Amino acid sequence: MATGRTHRPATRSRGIPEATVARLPLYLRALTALSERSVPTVSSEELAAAAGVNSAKLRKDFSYLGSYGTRGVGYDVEYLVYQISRELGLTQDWPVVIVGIGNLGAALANYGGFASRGFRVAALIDADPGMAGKPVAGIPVQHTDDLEKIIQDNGVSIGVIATPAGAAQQVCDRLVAAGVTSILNFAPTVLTVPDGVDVRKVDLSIELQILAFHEQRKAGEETAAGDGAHPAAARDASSADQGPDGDVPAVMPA
Amino acid sequence: MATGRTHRPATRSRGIPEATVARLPLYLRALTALSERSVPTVSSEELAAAAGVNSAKLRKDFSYLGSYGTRGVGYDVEYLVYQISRELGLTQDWPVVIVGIGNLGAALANYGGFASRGFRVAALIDADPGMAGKPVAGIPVQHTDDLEKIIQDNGVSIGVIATPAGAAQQVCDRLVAAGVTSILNFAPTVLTVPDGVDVRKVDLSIELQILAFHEQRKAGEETAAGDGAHPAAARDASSADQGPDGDVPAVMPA
DNA sequence: TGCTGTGAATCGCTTCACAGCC
DNA sequence: GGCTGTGAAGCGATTCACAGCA
Repeated sequence: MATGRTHRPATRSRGIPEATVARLPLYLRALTALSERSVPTVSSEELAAAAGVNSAKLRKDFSYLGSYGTRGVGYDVEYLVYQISRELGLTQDWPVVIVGIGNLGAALANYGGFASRGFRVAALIDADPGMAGKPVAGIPVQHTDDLEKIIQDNGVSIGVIATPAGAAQQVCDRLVAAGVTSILNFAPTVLTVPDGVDVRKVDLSIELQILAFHEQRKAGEETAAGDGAHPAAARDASSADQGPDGDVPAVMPA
Repeated sequence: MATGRTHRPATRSRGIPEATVARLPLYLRALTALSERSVPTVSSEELAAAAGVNSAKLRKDFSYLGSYGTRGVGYDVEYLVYQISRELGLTQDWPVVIVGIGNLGAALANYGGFASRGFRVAALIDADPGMAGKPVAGIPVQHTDDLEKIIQDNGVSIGVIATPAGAAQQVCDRLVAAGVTSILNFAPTVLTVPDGVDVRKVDLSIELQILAFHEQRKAGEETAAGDGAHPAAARDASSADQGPDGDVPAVMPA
């Protein structure tokens, strides 16, 4: 795509596999829950179940971080929480701006999962002058005109785009020009960014379409393989692959 | 996890690779945009750029669907839109329920990307009696008590969970018992479901944590490799791999 | 004995490179 | 000549299976 560049010659050195990085937040979440229940240690088997992956994968993942477990015993919960947090860079404070305060932007502003992980919503930005000053989640919305100043004054390096698709690229360009180097994009568009800027996207309609694909297939097999209609029974409780895990995540370091 | 089951022996037969399925919605989006601009044909190179992938991957993906292109020319836009829609099961109507009408649930209810792709929000469900009857996105919210009846009356097979983490598993169990076989989970929990039920998850805070990981690494390299601070320049416009394609996640503008 | 840590085998996806067709 | 379709090579991630240590 775009430039010919050998594509990712760097980022590989001395590194944790991208697939592993994508799972660390999952482990962290499970560990945090155990920590709150004051569980002191956990085995790879138990933790894997809580995180929804298999234990071999979990052990391999942890092996990239170092040897934090004790053979015959398991992992110390608190210690692991700390190590993973550090590895993910969550021991520091990350000021974040959210651009586009519609329904979704407001939902994100109100989302509790940020603060608890070191992310701080430094500002909310919207293009509608009518929104300016209105508080959302206790934070007054500011106008797009001040975007650059806001980014710089707050030392923001992570931006969240929750604007309509049409405005996304322009907002993205301004964020990047102002110094943002990581973008979480909720707008259904492919963003073009310079080297060195990471973009991750979240697109709900894509997830639904993937579900529809499998759903359709199920319906087909049902008629073909003559199986009863509604399951309802079959409590085999196999916590199936949860979403995009296996799916290679894909960020890109740039 | 859970049962030992050989883990997904099925789902594999006669199939399009999962990674390909996850990209089809991306191609569809790009093709729809071209269609709206009345572009009649497109080359793999052009379409790949619009979708944010490389052309070899795109051609390989399409090869799993069949041979829909013309050598020396490219792909017929309208025809491809149809073929991909059919493959994804979007030529039929998918009634969907959203459970948990907080900020996020409301944002999802208002999301326009559903209707345009064959998804129809059949009902909004919330546990708060105070919400009952209140219209959100023009649809009156119904109480959780009626969940089973709503699912059955509307023939719903896809459910979206946007409740707090604590309520998610219970809601999931009820959805599944009522006949739902595909679940899109926004709650930060691992859901356990019987065989035959698909779960995909979207967790915003996970995406942010992955960005933080790379952001932290950049900061480290900066000091180490003595590179200037803010980029701002370097317009190398390499539309890097956009997020969880192979992987995963998801959503919407608002 | 029990559970971690990890080489080796395997699997699936991506990329290459070019034959085949318009 | 140009662009698709695809075998084959390459590569990263997953899984296996067991050695190593508490």
